[in-house]
Amino acid sequence: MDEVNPKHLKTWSVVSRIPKGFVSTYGDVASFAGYPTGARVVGAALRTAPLSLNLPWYRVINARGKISFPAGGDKSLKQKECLEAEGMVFVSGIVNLKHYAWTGHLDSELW
DNA sequence: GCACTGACTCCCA
DNA sequence: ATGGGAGCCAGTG
Repeated sequence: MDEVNPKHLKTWSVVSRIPKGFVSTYGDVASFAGYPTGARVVGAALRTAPLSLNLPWYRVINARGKISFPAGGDKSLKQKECLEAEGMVFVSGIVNLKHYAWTGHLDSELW
Protein backbone atom coordinates (compact mmCIF):
# COMPACT_ATOMS: atom_id res chain seq x y z
CA MET A 1 0.00 0.00 0.00
CA ASP A 2 1.02 3.61 0.26
CA GLU A 3 2.34 3.09 3.76
CA VAL A 4 5.39 5.21 4.37
CA ASN A 5 7.89 4.73 7.14
CA PRO A 6 7.36 7.17 10.04
CA LYS A 7 11.05 7.98 9.88
CA HIS A 8 10.59 9.35 6.39
CA LEU A 9 7.51 11.34 7.34
CA LYS A 10 9.33 12.83 10.29
CA THR A 11 12.35 13.62 8.16
CA TRP A 12 10.24 15.34 5.53
CA SER A 13 8.48 17.28 8.26
CA VAL A 14 11.75 18.53 9.71
CA VAL A 15 13.20 19.45 6.33
CA SER A 16 10.06 21.33 5.36
CA ARG A 17 10.47 23.41 8.55
CA ILE A 18 13.94 24.69 7.74
CA PRO A 19 13.49 28.46 7.45
CA LYS A 20 14.56 30.28 4.33
CA GLY A 21 18.09 31.60 4.57
CA PHE A 22 19.22 28.75 6.83
CA VAL A 23 20.68 25.35 6.25
CA SER A 24 20.81 22.14 8.23
CA THR A 25 22.93 19.03 8.17
CA TYR A 26 21.79 15.46 7.66
CA GLY A 27 22.86 14.65 11.21
CA ASP A 28 20.94 17.57 12.66
CA VAL A 29 17.79 16.78 10.72
CA ALA A 30 18.03 13.17 11.86
CA SER A 31 18.53 14.36 15.42
CA PHE A 32 15.51 16.67 15.27
CA ALA A 33 13.50 13.81 13.83
CA GLY A 34 14.51 11.68 16.79
CA TYR A 35 17.15 9.50 15.12
CA PRO A 36 20.61 10.79 16.14
CA THR A 37 22.29 7.99 14.18
CA GLY A 38 20.05 8.25 11.17
CA ALA A 39 22.03 10.69 9.09
CA ARG A 40 22.03 8.29 6.17
CA VAL A 41 18.34 7.67 6.65
CA VAL A 42 17.76 11.35 5.98
CA GLY A 43 19.55 10.95 2.69
CA ALA A 44 17.49 7.90 1.83
CA ALA A 45 14.31 9.67 2.92
CA LEU A 46 15.03 12.67 0.72
CA ARG A 47 15.94 10.45 -2.21
CA THR A 48 12.67 8.54 -1.92
CA ALA A 49 10.64 11.66 -1.17
CA PRO A 50 7.99 12.48 -3.78
CA LEU A 51 8.71 15.66 -5.70
CA SER A 52 5.11 16.72 -5.14
CA LEU A 53 6.04 17.60 -1.56
CA ASN A 54 8.29 20.40 -2.81
CA LEU A 55 10.76 19.75 -0.02
CA PRO A 56 13.62 22.23 0.34
CA TRP A 57 16.12 19.39 0.06
CA TYR A 58 18.77 21.85 -1.06
CA ARG A 59 18.84 23.33 2.47
CA VAL A 60 20.25 20.05 3.74
CA ILE A 61 24.02 19.65 3.49
CA ASN A 62 26.60 17.46 5.17
CA ALA A 63 28.30 18.08 8.51
CA ARG A 64 31.30 19.66 6.81
CA GLY A 65 29.19 22.42 5.32
CA LYS A 66 29.54 21.04 1.85
CA ILE A 67 27.16 19.60 -0.72
CA SER A 68 26.99 15.82 -0.65
CA PHE A 69 26.73 15.48 -4.40
CA PRO A 70 29.78 15.01 -6.60
CA ALA A 71 31.33 18.41 -7.31
CA GLY A 72 30.48 19.64 -10.76
CA GLY A 73 27.43 17.40 -10.86
CA ASP A 74 24.10 18.71 -12.07
CA LYS A 75 22.42 18.37 -8.68
CA SER A 76 25.40 19.88 -6.92
CA LEU A 77 25.31 23.02 -9.03
CA LYS A 78 21.54 23.22 -8.71
CA GLN A 79 21.72 23.01 -4.93
CA LYS A 80 24.47 25.61 -4.71
CA GLU A 81 22.46 27.92 -6.93
CA CYS A 82 19.31 27.56 -4.81
CA LEU A 83 21.22 28.29 -1.61
CA GLU A 84 22.97 31.32 -3.03
CA ALA A 85 19.57 32.57 -4.18
CA GLU A 86 18.51 32.55 -0.51
CA GLY A 87 21.49 34.51 0.73
CA MET A 88 23.93 31.71 1.41
CA VAL A 89 27.57 32.41 0.70
CA PHE A 90 29.93 29.67 -0.42
CA VAL A 91 33.63 29.90 0.26
CA SER A 92 35.60 27.39 -1.75
CA GLY A 93 32.47 25.29 -2.06
CA ILE A 94 31.89 25.43 1.68
CA VAL A 95 29.16 27.28 3.58
CA ASN A 96 29.69 28.73 7.05
CA LEU A 97 27.60 26.43 9.23
CA LYS A 98 28.34 28.49 12.31
CA HIS A 99 26.36 31.30 10.76
CA TYR A 100 23.71 29.52 8.72
CA ALA A 101 23.02 26.34 10.69
CA TRP A 102 19.41 26.03 11.83
CA THR A 103 19.22 24.90 15.45
CA GLY A 104 15.47 24.36 15.40
CA HIS A 105 14.73 26.38 18.53
CA LEU A 106 13.82 29.35 16.36
CA ASP A 107 10.77 27.53 15.09
CA SER A 108 7.64 28.67 16.93
CA GLU A 109 5.74 25.48 16.34
CA LEU A 110 7.17 22.44 18.04
CA TRP A 111 5.86 18.96 18.24
C1' DG B 1 16.19 -12.96 4.11
C1' DC B 2 21.07 -11.84 2.41
C1' DA B 3 24.31 -8.69 0.17
C1' DC B 4 25.41 -4.36 -1.93
C1' DT B 5 24.89 0.54 -2.25
C1' DG B 6 24.20 5.13 -0.67
C1' DA B 7 21.87 12.72 -0.78
C1' DC B 8 26.25 10.47 6.27
C1' DT B 9 29.32 11.10 10.25
C1' DC B 10 33.20 10.42 13.32
C1' DC B 11 38.12 9.57 14.20
C1' DC B 12 42.78 9.77 12.91
C1' DA B 13 46.98 10.71 9.87
C1' DA C 1 41.58 21.49 5.09
C1' DT C 2 41.92 16.87 2.94
C1' DG C 3 41.65 11.86 2.71
C1' DG C 4 41.11 7.04 4.23
C1' DG C 5 38.75 3.60 7.30
C1' DA C 6 34.94 1.97 10.23
C1' DG C 7 30.15 2.29 11.89
C1' DC C 8 25.43 3.31 11.02
C1' DC C 9 20.36 2.55 9.03
C1' DA C 10 17.29 1.93 5.27
C1' DG C 11 16.34 1.04 0.22
C1' DT C 12 16.83 -2.14 -3.61
C1' DG C 13 17.69 -6.53 -6.19
